[in-house]
Amino acid sequence: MVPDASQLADAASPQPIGGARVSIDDLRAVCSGCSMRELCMPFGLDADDLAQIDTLVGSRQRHKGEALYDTGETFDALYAVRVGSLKTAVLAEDGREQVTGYHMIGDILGFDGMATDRHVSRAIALEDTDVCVMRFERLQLLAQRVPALQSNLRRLLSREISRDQSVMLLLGSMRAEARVAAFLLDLAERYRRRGYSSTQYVLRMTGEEIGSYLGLKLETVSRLFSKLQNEGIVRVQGRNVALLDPGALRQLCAARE
Amino acid sequence: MVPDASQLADAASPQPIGGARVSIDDLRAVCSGCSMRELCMPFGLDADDLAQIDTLVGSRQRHKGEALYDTGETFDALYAVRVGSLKTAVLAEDGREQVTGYHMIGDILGFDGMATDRHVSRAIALEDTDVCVMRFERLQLLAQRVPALQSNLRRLLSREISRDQSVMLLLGSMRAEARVAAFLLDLAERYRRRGYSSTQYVLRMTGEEIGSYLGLKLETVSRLFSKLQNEGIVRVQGRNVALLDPGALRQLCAARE
DNA sequence: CGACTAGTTGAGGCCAGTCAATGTTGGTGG
DNA sequence: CCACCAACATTGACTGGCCTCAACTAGTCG
Repeated sequence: MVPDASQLADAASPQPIGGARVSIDDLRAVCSGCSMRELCMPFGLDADDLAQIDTLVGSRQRHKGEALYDTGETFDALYAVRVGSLKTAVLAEDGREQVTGYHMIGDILGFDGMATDRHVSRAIALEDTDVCVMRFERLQLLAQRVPALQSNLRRLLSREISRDQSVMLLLGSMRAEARVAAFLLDLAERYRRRGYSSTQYVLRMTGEEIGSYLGLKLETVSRLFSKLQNEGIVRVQGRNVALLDPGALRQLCAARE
Repeated sequence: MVPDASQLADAASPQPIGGARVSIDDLRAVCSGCSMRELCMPFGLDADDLAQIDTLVGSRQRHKGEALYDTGETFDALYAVRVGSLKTAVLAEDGREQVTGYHMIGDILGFDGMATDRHVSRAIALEDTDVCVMRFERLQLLAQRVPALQSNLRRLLSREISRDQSVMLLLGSMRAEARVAAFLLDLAERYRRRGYSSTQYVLRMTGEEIGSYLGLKLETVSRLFSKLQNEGIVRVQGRNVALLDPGALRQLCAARE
């Protein structure tokens, strides 16, 4: 698990960027050997395409609480989560933040900066986190030669849009309890797709962050967790969540709308 | 207003699609002569690029209340609003709809279908509306040869994402009055950018639709319009809105967050 | 151990939802 | 042109869900 520093001389390795810490992981950010590549680049890339992508993928690490990118910063790369998790958030004028997303292993983020070349949101590591860095300029050049990559990029962008629209549906028309239920089920489904348990996982966001994401106050989130626990639908111990009755959660999502 | 059917034989004209009505406008959907092209395709396209785009742009018309596309339908085109306006909405399981966007002249819509090849939202004409139809397959092929078009497409997708994130901020953290104020200012700004008055415009959505968009009930929207009117900040007569004191609206947006 | 952060729970208030009655507008056909 | 109808908007009274404020607990890290 610990790096062999001599490998840093490897000429094929992409440059570490900015002031980020460097480790052996920088040298292993190769999509062709990555177990998560089906998540990042799901469609139609053959081994040859992947080998080309390898040449442009770097790596970066962030400790808990550190920003991967911040509002207003120049957009120059997309990021894929390799280890850990992050939240994204936008800022109101008064500095308060609205959490807009939770990103786990295999998720790609950074798309928000493509329109204006500056990020309009920020991404903060929720735990110690490694990301693959794909310099956008190089990605763009490569995509011109690899149509499957081009098409994947578009799909990822569009997926982001449909995801945002579901959140709008949640924020605009669901009651607090339904929002919490939908949140728990969404996480379950995303863990399931990644091969983890869909009935037992660890929350990485604080109650306040979950509240911000769901348009609720932290006290409300806490109360609803307690309520769901009393009803035997979930078990919450600290940040460990167990979904005891996913069916009941699904009913809550639909109820009373 | 009624077409000269003989011109339908024009070989250069794109095929009308599906059961849409056909008119002379089908033959005039050429970007190179369109006053709105800076909105649709804002960056770096020269006359030659535009001429190529012309070859793939068709046209479609919808009467008030008709769907341009519906949830679940196959995604095969992007649309640019030439005349009129539309709302987009996603559906909850029970059939109720959450309005996710309001689209006016020069806006491009349809991006939500790119991820899965099926639309996850629907687009409904709010008045009699003409749109340019850009078949996605052909757009994609052309984009491979015209990097500026590729780049514009990405920017438009990304812009959609940042737009959705502002809506999430609005829904997640603003009070009802602030939501209404932000809504009115957003429309003002968008009309301004299109060369229309930013202090006087016509609302095309009903109170219920505005409420759905803002996560409020129609009664609440109505009450707040009345309140703003009593305070001398706006004047609302039917669907005609006049912003008498935009500064006060801006203050309301920021207040109490 | 003390300071700090995060979570839990209660009491009370207020904002927005709900229900209901009435007014207004716009389209249609006699 | 006007009568009619349906859709939309307005306003009031009341309710209730979520927020606010606050006190307390548990866990963490120097």
